[in-house]
Amino acid sequence: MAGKGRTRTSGRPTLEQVAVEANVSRGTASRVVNGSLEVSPYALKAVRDAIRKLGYVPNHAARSLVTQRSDTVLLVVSESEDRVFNEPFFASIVRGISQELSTTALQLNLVMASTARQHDRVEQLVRNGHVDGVMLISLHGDDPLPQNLVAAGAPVALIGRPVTDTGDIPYVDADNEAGARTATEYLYRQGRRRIATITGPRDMAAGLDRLSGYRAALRGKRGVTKLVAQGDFGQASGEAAMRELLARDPDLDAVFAASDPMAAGALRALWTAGRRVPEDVSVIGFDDSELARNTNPLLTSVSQPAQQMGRKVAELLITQLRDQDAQLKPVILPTELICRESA
Amino acid sequence: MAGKGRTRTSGRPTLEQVAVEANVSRGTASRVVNGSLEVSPYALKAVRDAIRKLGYVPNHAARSLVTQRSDTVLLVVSESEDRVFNEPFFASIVRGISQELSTTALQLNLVMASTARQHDRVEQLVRNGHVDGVMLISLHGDDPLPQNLVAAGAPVALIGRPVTDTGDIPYVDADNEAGARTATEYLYRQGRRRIATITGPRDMAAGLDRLSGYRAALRGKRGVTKLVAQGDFGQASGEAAMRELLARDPDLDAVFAASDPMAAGALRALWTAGRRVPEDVSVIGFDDSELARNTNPLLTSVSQPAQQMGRKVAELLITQLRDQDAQLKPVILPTELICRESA
DNA sequence: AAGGTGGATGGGAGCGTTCCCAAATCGCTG
DNA sequence: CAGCGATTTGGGAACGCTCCCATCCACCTT
Repeated sequence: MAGKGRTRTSGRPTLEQVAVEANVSRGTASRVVNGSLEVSPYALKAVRDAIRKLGYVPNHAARSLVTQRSDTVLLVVSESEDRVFNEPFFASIVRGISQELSTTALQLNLVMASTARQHDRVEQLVRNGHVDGVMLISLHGDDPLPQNLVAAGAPVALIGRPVTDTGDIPYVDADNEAGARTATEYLYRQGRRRIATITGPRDMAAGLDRLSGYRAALRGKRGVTKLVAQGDFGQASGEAAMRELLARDPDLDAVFAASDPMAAGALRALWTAGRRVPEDVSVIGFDDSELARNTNPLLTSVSQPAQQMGRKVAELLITQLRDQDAQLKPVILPTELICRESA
Repeated sequence: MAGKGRTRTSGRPTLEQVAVEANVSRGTASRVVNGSLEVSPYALKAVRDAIRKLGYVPNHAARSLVTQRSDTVLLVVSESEDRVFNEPFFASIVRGISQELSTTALQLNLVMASTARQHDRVEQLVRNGHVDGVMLISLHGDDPLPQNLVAAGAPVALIGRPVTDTGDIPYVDADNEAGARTATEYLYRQGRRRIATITGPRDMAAGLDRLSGYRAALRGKRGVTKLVAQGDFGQASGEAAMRELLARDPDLDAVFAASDPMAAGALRALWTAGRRVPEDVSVIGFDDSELARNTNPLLTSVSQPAQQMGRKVAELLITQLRDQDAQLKPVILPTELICRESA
């Protein structure tokens, strides 16, 4: 475990050296570094010059030892459900978080945690003060982790509305319901009257919300045939669901799929069944993923503002970090229907 | 910046308390924690019991203050080129890294760094000892960052062969050349004789290597018509390139595209031009991305072992961390041709 | 029985900060 | 010109750990 060549005197300048250079005391130098106001303009300048000259940067470990803060936040990815969080989504979320964090001195730590053992590790990280706050993405159903973390005293922010009630834990999510409603209404306004939907898993908020958006859009509309088939967000399930729908109603003329992969699967099943898209059947997906830009025909899809979601979740966390008992409300971001060729 | 309720006496047990509980000295307790052998079995047990009883966990900050190590490694994503690193790829890399890291006490820090300013920040992170080593993914052409980091004294490992020579910096990459060769040979063995390729950007190793793999496969083969069109890994460029190829040789019967999005673009252009895939024209992509599983027809593609690449790059870094001047060679991992419907 | 040997142990020093209290300095006011 | 409050400063203490050296003790050798 021990490195061999241990250098006690690392080349890095210390606050003490800055103080000497600036002809002030360590205390004053510290005050300048931390932006305290009670420093004379003269000392302020002297210290600043010394810092620049020496290239001083605070030692994180030393600071954290005394402040009991780590200035690090954690992003936990429960990978068990990563199939939901496709491609650009994950990367964009991370990008958004990074962006927001770069306005602060906070560092971003990343862990993948699917197993219970890994969840314990996360809890330890928090209890041991290795991280000041936690963001969680792609939570599994009724995962107790967020609650536990809160109990351990850490600020927590979620990406994606949790299915079970988590009390006061703030989260950000796209407006799944409105997105689904808009998509479905779009189909209706195109004159489609036999509109089916392929849903996501029943134990995920995104799946449920998109289904209720579909229902809301068609509620009270006369002369509309509704059809619901169950999927799991994956392409295979979309293809199967589409076949089933076609069997149940050969004349259906539109499908709203709760995910792009399922929409791609549906596209495939429709093609196999000899249906033309969008002439015979309109198809709309959800996520506006890379996939949507590569199907044939190109997929019309509901876009989620992933990067902004990343920024917001970081913001939620930072706010809590600054004010322990800030009361935060969930942030729901608007979606947008991106019209391409399939509807 | 200051938190309000500063608790000097955090509830967390210290090594001192463990020592008291175990009736030994702080030194002995430390030896046990760090796995030193010079501890009597009796003391060993006592300390271990005390640790368990108190739930002791070493304070990272304190340790790193004295050891001058941070026990943290950094993953830098130069997002400027993230279009190359699609979806499952990035996530799988991270997963692989996490996996490998979980066998050690190392933490994973993540930063997105595209701008020069962000690159400077990364350098600072290293110089200030915030991180012990760095992994870089999706490097831009002749980015000097890796060299600078090495100069700053940090172990570095790369994902993806850098275009310009970086001296002794180890990297992991998929065997792009062999993958392209295999794909092209597969087309040849199917009886195709007018085989085109759509290349990636000329300033990226992956693009160049895949092109030379294509060339190698066809070298010396009689009666084969070769056609090369330039792309940039993106779907639009693939579609355009395919149209161009079709114009240059209406009779071509196979295409190897250096990326899946370009293959998807090609598929689209072929469909528009009334060609059937794979009957008239065979198409093979590269990456075996999510996309390949969702096109119509399903895309035959060369798969990269992304997760294993993640593990390997972490391993390269860890080895260097343990032995400052370990001489490491690049790790080239095999690719695999995944046959689906398009060829 | 004295001396030697080596493994196990105790505890001081120091890592680079922040925090806090006491001291110094300054400028007014009466 | 003494006195006083406000502002600024200095430096000790502490954060929790690892490293290292001195000490101790048990056991062996001659």
